[in-house]
Amino acid sequence: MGTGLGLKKKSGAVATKVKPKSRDAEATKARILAAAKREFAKNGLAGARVDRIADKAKANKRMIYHYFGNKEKLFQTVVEAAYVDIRTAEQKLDLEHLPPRDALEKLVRFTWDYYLKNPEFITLVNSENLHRARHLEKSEVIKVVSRRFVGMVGGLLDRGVADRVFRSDIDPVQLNITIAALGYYYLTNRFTGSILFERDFMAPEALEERLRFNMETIMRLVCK
Amino acid sequence: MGTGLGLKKKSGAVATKVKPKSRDAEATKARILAAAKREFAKNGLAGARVDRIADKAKANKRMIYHYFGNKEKLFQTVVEAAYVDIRTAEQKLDLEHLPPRDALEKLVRFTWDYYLKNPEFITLVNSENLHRARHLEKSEVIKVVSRRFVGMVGGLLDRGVADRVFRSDIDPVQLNITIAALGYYYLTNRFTGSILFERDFMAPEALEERLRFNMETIMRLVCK
Amino acid sequence: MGTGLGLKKKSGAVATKVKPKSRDAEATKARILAAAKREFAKNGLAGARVDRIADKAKANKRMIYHYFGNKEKLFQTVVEAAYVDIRTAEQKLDLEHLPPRDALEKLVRFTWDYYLKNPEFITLVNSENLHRARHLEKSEVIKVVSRRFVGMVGGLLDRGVADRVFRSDIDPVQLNITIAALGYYYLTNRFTGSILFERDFMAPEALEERLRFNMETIMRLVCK
Amino acid sequence: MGTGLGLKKKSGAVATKVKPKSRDAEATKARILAAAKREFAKNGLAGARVDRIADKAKANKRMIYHYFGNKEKLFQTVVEAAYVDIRTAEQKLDLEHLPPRDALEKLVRFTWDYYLKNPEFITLVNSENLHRARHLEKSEVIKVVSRRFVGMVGGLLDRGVADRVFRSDIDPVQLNITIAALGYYYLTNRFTGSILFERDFMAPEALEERLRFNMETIMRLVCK
DNA sequence: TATGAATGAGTGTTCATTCAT
DNA sequence: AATGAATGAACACTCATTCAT
Repeated sequence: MGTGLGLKKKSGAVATKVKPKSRDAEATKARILAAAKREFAKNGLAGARVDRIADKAKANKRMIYHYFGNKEKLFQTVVEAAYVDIRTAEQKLDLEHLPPRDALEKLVRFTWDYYLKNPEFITLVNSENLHRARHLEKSEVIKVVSRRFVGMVGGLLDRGVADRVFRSDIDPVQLNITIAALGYYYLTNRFTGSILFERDFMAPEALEERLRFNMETIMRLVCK
Repeated sequence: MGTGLGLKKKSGAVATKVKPKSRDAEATKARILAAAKREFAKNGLAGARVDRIADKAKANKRMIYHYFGNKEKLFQTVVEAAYVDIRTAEQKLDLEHLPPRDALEKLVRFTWDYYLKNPEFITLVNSENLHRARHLEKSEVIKVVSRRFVGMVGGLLDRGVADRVFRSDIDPVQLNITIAALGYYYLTNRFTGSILFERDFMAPEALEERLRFNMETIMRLVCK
Repeated sequence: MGTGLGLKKKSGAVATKVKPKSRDAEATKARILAAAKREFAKNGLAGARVDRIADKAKANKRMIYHYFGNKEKLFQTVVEAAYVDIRTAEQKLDLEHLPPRDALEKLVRFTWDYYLKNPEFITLVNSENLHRARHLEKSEVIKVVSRRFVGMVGGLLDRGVADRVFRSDIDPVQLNITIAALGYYYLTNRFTGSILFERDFMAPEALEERLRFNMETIMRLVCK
Repeated sequence: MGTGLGLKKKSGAVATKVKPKSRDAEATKARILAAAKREFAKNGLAGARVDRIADKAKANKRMIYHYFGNKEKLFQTVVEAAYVDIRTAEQKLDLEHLPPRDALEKLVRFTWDYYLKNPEFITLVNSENLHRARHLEKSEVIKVVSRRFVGMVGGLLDRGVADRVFRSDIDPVQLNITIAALGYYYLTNRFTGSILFERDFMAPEALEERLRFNMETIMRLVCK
């Protein structure tokens, strides 16, 4: 079946040659995947509609079943891809070549920005947890990229400790969780939050303030 | 229609008099509400089934429509009640009579414990945010209890500042969000988290460690 | 779930009282069952359409699923009922009170007539065998009524042997099969037969002639 | 479009020359036909899947449409071929050169064996009758081979009558039907039969016993 | 107050068939 | 001759909701 994650390979080259357009399998798969991501993010697994995905993807509903098996497997592919995407982006931060404090700040800021620019990521993760990670369980790639990520933060912490700028007893996993939590919670609960706290969570100043607050929280936690 | 929130009133008295259990309207409403809470928490709004709620509540499906109008209004009642519940529990903490640091610690611990013992609360909030807080919007009670809550934390911060144990520039709303975020994120994402980080998020030691970590994060943030 | 076979019990009494008509569950079940029998007989399990069954039964499609679970279970109920019906009719022949030869003739004639008047029976049995009797397997009633039937023919043979009119070495099961086969084959294959042998298999004289032929075949086989 | 029946012609010769197997039109047609026979026999016309036929035939689905027009025409070809096959085999029995009794026994045995070794034949015939012989109707070949077959049995009967070993009033068509019926019914209904009569219809001894019983039935019917 | 019966509009999925190469 | 891509109509089945008592 394939994970549907490695879509980019040769279709690009071919496309530049003859432009197969509507009969390009890889392109169709990619369109379906993109549409599915939006639909699942917006409505959850149960609330998503296969018809709407097909419409948005400008594909035939039948193609979804041809390429992805069924709604649930499509969801699984989407979730897996979402995780691979964020982990890939994190790897590109190139934190190794920055001083530890700068690197940590960069990571906090990146995490915040990523959630902000990819709101589907958060809802997809929420959906997957509603389903007790039943789909992610089946993924093998996920463990590979996760280990690399934890290793990256672990290395960063080690360097900070060596440089005597970070505390020595910080668990990289707990730190990862905390960095994610501070941004994730604010953004995923921005709707109820705006009501409960009677302020617009998405106003530019509010966003800036929150990032500042998160940054301070992390720095006070990690730095000596 | 009623909010369904004031269930406790007199139904006890009436029940002891004559009415058989199966004809006790308040009891039926309460059973439906409890069943609905579980069902919505487990499956989300779209994934929840009215039939299952009726079954679990040992009530006739028709009763749901009679008492709550429709599925969505039932969801709204459930979400509203969930918020009222946590805010009510928080008020009982009686933080005013504790030294600021102790009060803050108590609040952090309480928040963590509450999420842990009421996992439906978290999923309900996630669901409500998936629906852009469309249901909570209509609630009036929610604003009242929220204000009281923010006021409580604000007062606590003020006392800490006056005692010179807390920093003076902490926004009570940001602090609230942060306290919630640290526990909420860990628990709502415990399924994907357990896979990504290859450890059991719900193991007793893991829970303890996380609470310790959260406590330290908050204390380092707030205390001088 | 129930077999749906014992439909007649109380609904009759109630019906004579108030005529609940369209809200009589038993009546609805019976209508669905009758419509399903026709549809399955005409088109087989795969070719049958749930929509058509609902239409013919003047029932809502949803009711089919409510009462019978799904298409396959409905088919199972239909097949089971078909067998119970023929076995019940056979019991009413009262062969015990006839001289053996007369009783045997009556059984041959009955079998022929039953197939002729209940053409759905044959196609249902064919369908069930196409599916390797997967549905009948689950039925318990079937074994009971079948044993009674074999016993009846066995008793008849015994009486004939005692009277010295029947051969003594006839296996009642083989005889049953043979009686059935002679009529069944002719009728189930009447369409291809009419083409292959270029005669109208269903013309009254053709039917009479075939019954005569079958009768003679059996009598020559069984009688001394 | 062609009947698809005359496959053997020259394809062998062509294949030995140059053409690779995967480009041998006749071979592809033959593979499709064989696969279709199995699929239709197993699942009936409605239950058969064009995809499965293509898979089994290791052919492209498109080829089925290219060579046979559509699913129904493919079915028609299969059914026609099945009849031609059995009639062809019967002609090879060479009954004319055997004494009438021996010839009749040989025919009974052959019929039984053919059904036993070609179980698809029976299910195909059942399917075709479910569809009221709609497909066979269109075939011309069928009538030719059928006439020859009836003539063969007629001739056999005549010889038996002339030899004074057979009764003189047997209709060859009725005899044909009866010979077929005795084996056909037992085998087509072997699944329900095994349940109803609580014995394994396909056990070697059971098969032998049935053949013996059938033989006796026919002989007692036909012989003086 | 309570309930079993009934319904219409979906909802995921399948299928035979055609298109483009 | 052969193939992978694509499609629309249909299909089994589900669901929230209303009716009748």
